[in-house]
Amino acid sequence: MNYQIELRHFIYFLAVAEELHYRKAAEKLFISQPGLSTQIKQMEEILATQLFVRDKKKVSLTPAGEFLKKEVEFILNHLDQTKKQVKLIGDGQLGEVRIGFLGSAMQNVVPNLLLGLKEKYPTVHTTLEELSNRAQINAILADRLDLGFVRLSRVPKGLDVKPVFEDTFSLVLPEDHPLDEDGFNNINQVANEDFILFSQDYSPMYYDTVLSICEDSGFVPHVSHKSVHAQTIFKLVENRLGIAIVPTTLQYGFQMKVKFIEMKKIKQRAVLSMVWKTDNRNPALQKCMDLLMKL
Amino acid sequence: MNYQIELRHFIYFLAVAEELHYRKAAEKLFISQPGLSTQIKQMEEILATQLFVRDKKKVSLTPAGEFLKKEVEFILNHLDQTKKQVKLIGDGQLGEVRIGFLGSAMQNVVPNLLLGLKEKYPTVHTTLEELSNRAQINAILADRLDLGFVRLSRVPKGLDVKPVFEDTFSLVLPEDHPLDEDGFNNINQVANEDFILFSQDYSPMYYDTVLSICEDSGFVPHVSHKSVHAQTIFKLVENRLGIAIVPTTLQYGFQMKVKFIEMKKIKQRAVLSMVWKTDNRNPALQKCMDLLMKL
DNA sequence: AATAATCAATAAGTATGAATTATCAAATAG
DNA sequence: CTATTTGATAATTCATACTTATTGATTATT
Repeated sequence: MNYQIELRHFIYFLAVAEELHYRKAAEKLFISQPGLSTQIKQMEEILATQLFVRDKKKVSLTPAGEFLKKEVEFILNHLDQTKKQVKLIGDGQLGEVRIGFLGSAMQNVVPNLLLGLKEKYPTVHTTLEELSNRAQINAILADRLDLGFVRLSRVPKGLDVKPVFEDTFSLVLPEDHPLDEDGFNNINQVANEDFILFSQDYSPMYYDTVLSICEDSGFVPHVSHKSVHAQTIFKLVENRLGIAIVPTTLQYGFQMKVKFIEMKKIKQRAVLSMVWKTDNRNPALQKCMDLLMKL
Repeated sequence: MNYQIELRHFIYFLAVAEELHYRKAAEKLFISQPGLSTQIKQMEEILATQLFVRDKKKVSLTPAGEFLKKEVEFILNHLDQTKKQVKLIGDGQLGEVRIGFLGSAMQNVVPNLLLGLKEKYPTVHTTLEELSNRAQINAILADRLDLGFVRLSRVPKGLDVKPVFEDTFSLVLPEDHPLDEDGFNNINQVANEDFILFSQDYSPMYYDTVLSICEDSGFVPHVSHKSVHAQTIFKLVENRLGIAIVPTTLQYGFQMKVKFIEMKKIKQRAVLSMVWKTDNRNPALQKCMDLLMKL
């Protein structure tokens, strides 16, 4: 009766919480269903809290179980990371920083950071992953990521943000569009065109900012297409399906038949920020941060 | 050989890391020294990293062990905290109740509930949303809402209802209307006026009740406008576009140039009920309900 | 309505491995 | 040189996580 919680319990719990089905979860874990049942039951006894509701043919999480699921995900990820770090330190390496970034950050900030890291701390390993704003936030909260590069104004509690790069916005037009850099004065010159923008839920801050740019010029843009890939947006512009407004640095790194008109006069800026968990325990992240402060 | 790390390992490791002495650590853990030795050794094998240096009569931590010690302290503390929180959530002491309400419930019942909750269970958070009857029912069925305040006589299967507040109806007239509180006797005095009512599909029960009030006085009202907002209704009355019949408590909380005549004699009442899903498992909702029963 | 299928829980037995005791080898102290 | 202390082995015991077999409850099928 006086058992202790073990990691095994957590792993089993997570499987059931994900599958919401004992037999399937047991299969995934390569154990028998009765064994899984008793372990989960034992876990509930240890915690003196019901974690699952076994209703008519349906298994679901209680609020306590819902909470525990998030925590267990965090703990198991953190543990995984710790194991790797211990191994690296044991092998004389310093550690690993797991970095996530938006596609539009790949042009300047991230490469510079990587070069700097490689030079100053050659034993710090990095893993890189291109992820959406939201995916980065979730990964950082779950301790699957140490550092993210996002375009967000607000982040959940427990995370820190710091702007690292400000970019102007540019108008993206088909190459044969009548408007050019000299002729351009105000964005209301293209108020009647169709607009192609990054999706709202891919980058809400970008979306709001673009709308506010148009609003300042006194019109509401007609948005004909939304995308999560810069490449797609450029392709659509190229094929005259609309025009776009994107951060200026996106003009580098793509081979596209479109022209960029940088709108230096407008006050809005595309702000790239780095995000990390306030209480991140990765010592290698510190090295990383020190470097970024000097960039 | 293919063992898994378990929390037991961490607890043992921490004891040795603190005592730097196997026998003493074993004593502290109430296990035998050989058992401890093998477990630590196994741990080192799993992590493929040496954690302790056993030198002539001295046990000390390797850098990797030093790092792991900090992490294990963190993990075990975090785990302790998590266990406590899970228990609290399971006991309904911590958590969130998602409440929906009709605009007309904001005057008395809902504020009282919130005050009571805040006082008795300060750790229970609430989210509030003003929604129509139907929207609340749908949200509760879809588990986006825990508790609703509606004016309905019947609700779908699987939901429970309980009346929480009974209100008289009031006649709403323009300020300069010839009829006043003293002169008022029966609603058929205004039988020939235009009526402005809440929409039927916004609150069918309200609509039916108002019609039955008129029926009891022997006339069928001519309904000139319907609205879903009390504010709109009052504005229309103010501009002499008709008169209205609404729950009496709606006279508080709005700044309007209209006069209310409370019809105490008529038997119909505007009944506000709370609705919730019968098998809602949110423990915080239970606390909420207990409180409402006493109100 | 009867049957089959599917689910999680229970019961009983097995086997893995964490614990024990007993012992050892190495190092230090007296 | 012994006596004592250290952590590591060896052999054994025992707790318990796991297995298979089964049940009871519910749903789907005919």
